[in-house]
Amino acid sequence: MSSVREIARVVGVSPATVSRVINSDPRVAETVRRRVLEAANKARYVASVGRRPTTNIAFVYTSQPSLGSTYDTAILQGLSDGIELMGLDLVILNAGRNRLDHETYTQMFMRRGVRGAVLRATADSHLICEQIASEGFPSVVVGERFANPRVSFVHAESRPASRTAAEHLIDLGHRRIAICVNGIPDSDHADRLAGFRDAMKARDIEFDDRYAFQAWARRDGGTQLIRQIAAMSRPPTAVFITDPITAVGAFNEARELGVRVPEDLSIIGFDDGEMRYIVHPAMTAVCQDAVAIGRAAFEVLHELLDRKSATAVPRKVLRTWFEVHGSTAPPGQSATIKGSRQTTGQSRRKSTQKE
Amino acid sequence: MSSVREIARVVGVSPATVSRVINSDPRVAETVRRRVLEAANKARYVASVGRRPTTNIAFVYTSQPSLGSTYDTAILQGLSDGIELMGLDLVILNAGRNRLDHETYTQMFMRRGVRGAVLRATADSHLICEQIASEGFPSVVVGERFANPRVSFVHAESRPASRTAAEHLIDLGHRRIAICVNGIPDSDHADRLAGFRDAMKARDIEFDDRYAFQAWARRDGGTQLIRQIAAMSRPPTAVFITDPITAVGAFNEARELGVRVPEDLSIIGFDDGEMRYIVHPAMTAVCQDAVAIGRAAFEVLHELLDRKSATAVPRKVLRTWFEVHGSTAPPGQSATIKGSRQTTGQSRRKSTQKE
DNA sequence: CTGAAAGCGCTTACAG
DNA sequence: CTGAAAGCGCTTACAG
Repeated sequence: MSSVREIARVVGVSPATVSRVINSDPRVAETVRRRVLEAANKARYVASVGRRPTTNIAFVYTSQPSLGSTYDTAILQGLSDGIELMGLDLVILNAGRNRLDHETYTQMFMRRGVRGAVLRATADSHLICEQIASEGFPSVVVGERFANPRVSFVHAESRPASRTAAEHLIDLGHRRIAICVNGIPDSDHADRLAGFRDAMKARDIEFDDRYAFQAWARRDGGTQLIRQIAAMSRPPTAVFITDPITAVGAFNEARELGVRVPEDLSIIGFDDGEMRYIVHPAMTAVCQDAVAIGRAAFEVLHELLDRKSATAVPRKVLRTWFEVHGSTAPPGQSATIKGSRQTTGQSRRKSTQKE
Repeated sequence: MSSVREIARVVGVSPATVSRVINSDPRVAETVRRRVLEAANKARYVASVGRRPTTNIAFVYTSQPSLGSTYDTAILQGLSDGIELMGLDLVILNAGRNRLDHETYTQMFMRRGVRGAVLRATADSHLICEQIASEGFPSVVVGERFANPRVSFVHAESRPASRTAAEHLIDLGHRRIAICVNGIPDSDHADRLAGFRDAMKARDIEFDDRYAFQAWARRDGGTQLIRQIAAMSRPPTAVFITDPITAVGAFNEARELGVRVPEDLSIIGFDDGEMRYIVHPAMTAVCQDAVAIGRAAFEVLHELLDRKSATAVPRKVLRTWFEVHGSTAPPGQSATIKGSRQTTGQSRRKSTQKE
């Protein structure tokens, strides 16, 4: 177990200076501070209560917190198992709100007795994640993947399954196919878009840019999407919606407007829990196991904490898969659906699987 | 800020003994241990890193964790705001898994630098909550209410709104009305049942015990419920389902069996987030604001931490309310619904509100 | 089972 | 901005 004294010795300063750095005391020269933090991270320093080291593992929001989302709660579930098994504690932090001015992320973590962090990222927090990784603080990102070789992450590869999903629509006879990705861009959604384009290209279908939509990852994002689609003169006959709650919102609004799913509009959603079973008809979807992502994130972090010096950056790639349920069917005959409020028949396509 | 030394002085033992107690060292006499812990709680002792006190607030599962539920994630959201504002940290703990043998709950918390705890309770963890309260550790319960005057809790009163809900069904003309409560009994569900019975009694409707159901707070709990109802020779024309996810499961299975909602079966659900908008038709429901419960829980805990000695036990009662949406209507004519798979018409009742 | 003493780990005036 | 020194808070052999 490394101590302030040991780090002081390594860096060639006094223990007092190391302590000041860890406690974000501003009266330390920039260069000294950097060297101390680097040494502290290298030695996997953790503060002690008396002679007992602190044991916090943090789940960290690097941008807007989204604690209520199915993805985030599943990640927490996945994390907590391993954390408890190792006798560690799970702390939830908000990097934006908890960091003091002129404080590095490492300082923010060390002040709180945090040993390692699982970073919940979105596209607009790439820099923060890279910053934390470059400081050398033990961390692993979920929700984004990185080209930067210093950043450790867990990623669910959704491009191939998204391609399969789009091909499923093409095979059903659809040609006017829309895609709707998240309003906040991130690499996961970019992958799903890429898989979609792969399919279109492979099957030689020209993609009409008017069929590319963006929506917020909220119910009303789906509402807006369906309203836009319903207002089109040549609406798509199918849409791939790359977020669970947006897809659910789209289901609701389709009903509201009398757009039948799947007869008037086939919908492929994305699911990381069991949202696909909550809507009716059950949702054909690209699926990932978010609990497994959380579990993998802890494994990666644990590996990082175990080794004394940073050698190779551990990463883990999980798979996503495509499930056909009742929300996709061959394109129907209805030429215009705008404003029409026909009887919603029970003529739903059979689900191919249940549970 | 109280220290081991100070507590030692108060109790009349050495600091070493206090330290042993806090670290769950078994070599301390039972009576001494009790006195030390009592004094430590009274003094609101928290461990320090050097001269800095630790700052953890714990969200504690006292029985089965249910991190994924809408209720729990909303509570966490509500808690985290206040916690961050006060510069504290939110830790998630599992009382069952983290406690060592022969350790009191206070010891478990103090070992981890926890200042106060929000206890997530169910009916079968009443004793644990009362135990923690009787130890004098700063705690507030959510999810249950208590007769025990030592226990502090935040409670959403659902009896009156549940009565209103049942009266709504009676006013629509329903007489064969069922209720389905949680498989794990708790005081919230008991209240909803009581409110239901209040209405039946006030309107002089005899309640048929065959219309009293229990189900797990999972989708398939709702599935089982609807199957049982569909198999009855004289099925109810309406059901009040006191849990969000069970209600959603019931919606799904009703579709699956061709039981039309609300024509064949009116459903009143319970909602603590926005589940009622995700199903179709939108769900008439008794509603509570679970985020507000989390916020209130932190306020109560903060009050407990602030005062040096335990005087009156702070409690807070929030309201629930009843919202009419599309899943309730006058009873239909269909005599038997078993196995029938009729066209599901668009004839849904208008929602009275949206958002 | 307990305390006196040693001592670790960290922080903080104080001095420069 | 930094260190030497004082000292707080806690823990842990050691002795009984």
